[in-house]
Amino acid sequence: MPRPPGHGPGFEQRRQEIIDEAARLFGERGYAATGVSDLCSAVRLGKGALYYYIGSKEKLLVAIQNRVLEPLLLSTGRIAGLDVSAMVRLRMLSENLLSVILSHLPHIWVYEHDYRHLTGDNRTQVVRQRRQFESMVRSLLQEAMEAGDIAEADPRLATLQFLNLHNHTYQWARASQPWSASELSTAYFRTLMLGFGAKASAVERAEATATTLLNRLDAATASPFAPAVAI
Amino acid sequence: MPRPPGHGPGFEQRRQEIIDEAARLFGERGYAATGVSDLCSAVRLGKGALYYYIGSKEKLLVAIQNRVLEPLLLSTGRIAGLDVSAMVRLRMLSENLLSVILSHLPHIWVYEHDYRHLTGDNRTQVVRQRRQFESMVRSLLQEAMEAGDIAEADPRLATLQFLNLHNHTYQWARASQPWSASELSTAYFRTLMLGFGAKASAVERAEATATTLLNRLDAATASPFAPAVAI
DNA sequence: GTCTATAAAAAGATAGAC
DNA sequence: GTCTATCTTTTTATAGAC
Repeated sequence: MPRPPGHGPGFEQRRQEIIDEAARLFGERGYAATGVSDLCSAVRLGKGALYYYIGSKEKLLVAIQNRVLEPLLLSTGRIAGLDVSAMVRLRMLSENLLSVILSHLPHIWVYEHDYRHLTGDNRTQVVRQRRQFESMVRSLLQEAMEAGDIAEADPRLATLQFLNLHNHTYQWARASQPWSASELSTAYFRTLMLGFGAKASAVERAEATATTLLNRLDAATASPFAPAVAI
Repeated sequence: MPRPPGHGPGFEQRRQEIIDEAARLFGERGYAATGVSDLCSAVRLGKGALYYYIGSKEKLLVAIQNRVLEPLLLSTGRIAGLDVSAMVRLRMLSENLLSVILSHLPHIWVYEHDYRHLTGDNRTQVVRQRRQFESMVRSLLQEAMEAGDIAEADPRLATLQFLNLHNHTYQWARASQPWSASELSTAYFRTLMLGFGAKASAVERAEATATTLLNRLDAATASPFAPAVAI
């Protein structure tokens, strides 16, 4: 997201710091209930200086959403395109999604609660990205059904269950938490696949393959997940 | 919730109408972003008249939460105390919860998003009620584990999965919807129980028993669910 | 880049007439 | 019970000095 010229070299970095601090505040008290003055105190800047960085309060909201949605769509798209079974890709997608959620809890909180405060194009675009993500999940579930790995059923309802289980995690997850993204993904994936009629042996095979692939990719520098995990 | 004396006979009814309209508005735009003036136009009252009914904006928020939480806790407690297997009670609890969610979407939206705007005692009490509900779910899951109906596992994580799956439904459910509470419950319950290692035959038996019991109770006038379903 | 001062609108809530 | 007018505070945002 390049900025118009006329800004110093430290501009973009300072701006990102402000966006993250805003996510923290908005996540805690809510977007509408958090004043620009609150943000000023938090980042130790006067109003003039703050507006120099953010433009407006709504642009800040857009920036918070994009900081999470763009990398998530990128990494999810890469996973969906891998040449492995749908089950394995679903397990990888699950862990990647949980990684993003757990590593950016405040942003996700804002994303889940305050996207309705976006107006016009800003809102349209976020809704479109949301749909894009959901349709990747649905396609994979449909593939798994066609492959016979899970039972044939309404793919829409299966998708909603997948999303419910993952996307509600932000409500109770904490920075200091007993479960890692990988552990949660193991549990969620197992519940969903067995619940959808997969054989226990198939679930375990997918789990093993996915874990191997994820470790291999984590080790590589240019990991497809790097943009998502280390935004 | 009896009111201090000095109010006319229509007071309580009008107040409830205002609370429901407030739930609709708060659910749509958010508690903090909805002005008392917005509510005035919606219910066609001046500020003076409105405050005569609501006392304050926060009392309104408390009323919205209680309108859903109190009947939910009541009906859930009754189900938890029934003399049938834990699996059957879980299936009944699931449908009852989904009934409340689907029949009071605006209230649930407010409950999920804005309970953080409650202060002091108001907040403490809502958090306590939330915990109370969760602990009933956890107890039933533990019972099902001890009965050998589902596999032994961390009951906390099982509870969180149960809650994720049900409680995120408000995010996409609409008044005009393809799935009823009963249909959603059938799907969710099946996914969770199979996912937790239950036998397909046991799930189907619990499903049949629970459905029979729910129908029988629906037919009765003094249904344990009446307070929750028809708040 | 950052500040202070200030504008202009809107917030929650109350007073007092009717 | 309901209204209008008003109080007080806070809101987002800008202007202009430094």
